[in-house]
Amino acid sequence: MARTAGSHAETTGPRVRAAAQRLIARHGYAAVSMRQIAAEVGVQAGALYLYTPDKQTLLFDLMRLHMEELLAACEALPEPCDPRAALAQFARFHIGYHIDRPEAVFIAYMELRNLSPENFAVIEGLRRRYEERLEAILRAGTAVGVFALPDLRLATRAIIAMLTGVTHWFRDMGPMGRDEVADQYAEMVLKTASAR
Amino acid sequence: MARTAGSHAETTGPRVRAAAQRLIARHGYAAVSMRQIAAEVGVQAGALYLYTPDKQTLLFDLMRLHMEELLAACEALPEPCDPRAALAQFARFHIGYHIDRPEAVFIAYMELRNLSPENFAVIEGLRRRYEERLEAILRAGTAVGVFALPDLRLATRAIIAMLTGVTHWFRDMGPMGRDEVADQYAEMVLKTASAR
DNA sequence: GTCTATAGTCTGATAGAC
DNA sequence: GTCTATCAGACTATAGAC
Repeated sequence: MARTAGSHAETTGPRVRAAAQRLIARHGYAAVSMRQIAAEVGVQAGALYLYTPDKQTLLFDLMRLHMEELLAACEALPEPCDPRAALAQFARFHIGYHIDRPEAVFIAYMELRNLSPENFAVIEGLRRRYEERLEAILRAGTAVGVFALPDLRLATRAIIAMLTGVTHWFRDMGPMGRDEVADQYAEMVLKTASAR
Repeated sequence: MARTAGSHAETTGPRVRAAAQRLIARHGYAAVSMRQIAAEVGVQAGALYLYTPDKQTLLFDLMRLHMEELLAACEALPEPCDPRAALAQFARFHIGYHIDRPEAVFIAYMELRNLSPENFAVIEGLRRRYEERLEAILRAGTAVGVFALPDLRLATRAIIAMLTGVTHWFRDMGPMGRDEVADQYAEMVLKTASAR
């Protein structure tokens, strides 16, 4: 992409976030300098401050945007009455969404401790809302005896952890396709929750 | 613990690693300075270099030590013939070991990207050996039809991810005891692997 | 074994020219 | 909107006194 002189207000902002996302996912927030981000975008360090008030806000915006989009996509799903169908759908959704956005996901799970307390509270609230979607499915299934889970909160966290782990290895495993991976995780999650 | 003058060769080394572990687990490797570690120990920054050649090696030693101890403890377990018993034992072991060492575990899983390539290869090899213990159990159970898992590698990773997730929340959940948590995870893992 | 002092480099962020 | 130049402070690591 050739660089041209003059104004880039509409394109540079997103390119700054894209570069920050790429670098932070690879090296971590604390290890990435504003100068590195600027170099990746192709501008000088000072120019970044036209698009973010500071480094902390840049990280926060990345995480907030990711969580809001995740939540919106999840809340837009149809809501099957059958708890097993709802759980399988959730698992497939989570796997697919996370496979497609490895960098955003990685940052959202790894950089929580680098958020200021106020920013952390916001992200944690969004995460809690997302987990509540799964917990509701598990609760409904347990109520009708299709699932058997003594502690819903523990089960929710365990299933989310299992599914999110896919981002750690998926890119490395060439032969296996998206759908095949999603199918296998969905099957395992169904077994995990089910009554014997 | 009162400080005394003179030699501390035998105690300061471990205290440096303990301080580094505490700080890195909380704030991340890149965000923690040698000065902070020194302050936590109660010495000047320069003195740290009597106990580690550099910051990178300090991180590497923490991770290597943790993985070697984990592996040794795992390999010292009895080996039940029944795959279900073996899997339940592995799950309980993993939960218990990780609950007791939240800082070391957190670092081992979060700071991989801050290792030099050579150090990364060593840690990755140790992790691979650990995962192989679980994979062998799943393989044995699948061979006799007790478990049903189309892809052993994927299942191994999924189960490890589910179990390791316990460190993210356990400390926050006062009322629930170690054994109760281990029981519930073991039960879920058994269901995850089992043939229907 | 620990200290002080310091080299040399990098950091986040700002000011002002264009 | 981007640049250059710069501030004040932090960083890792080393040298040499004690």
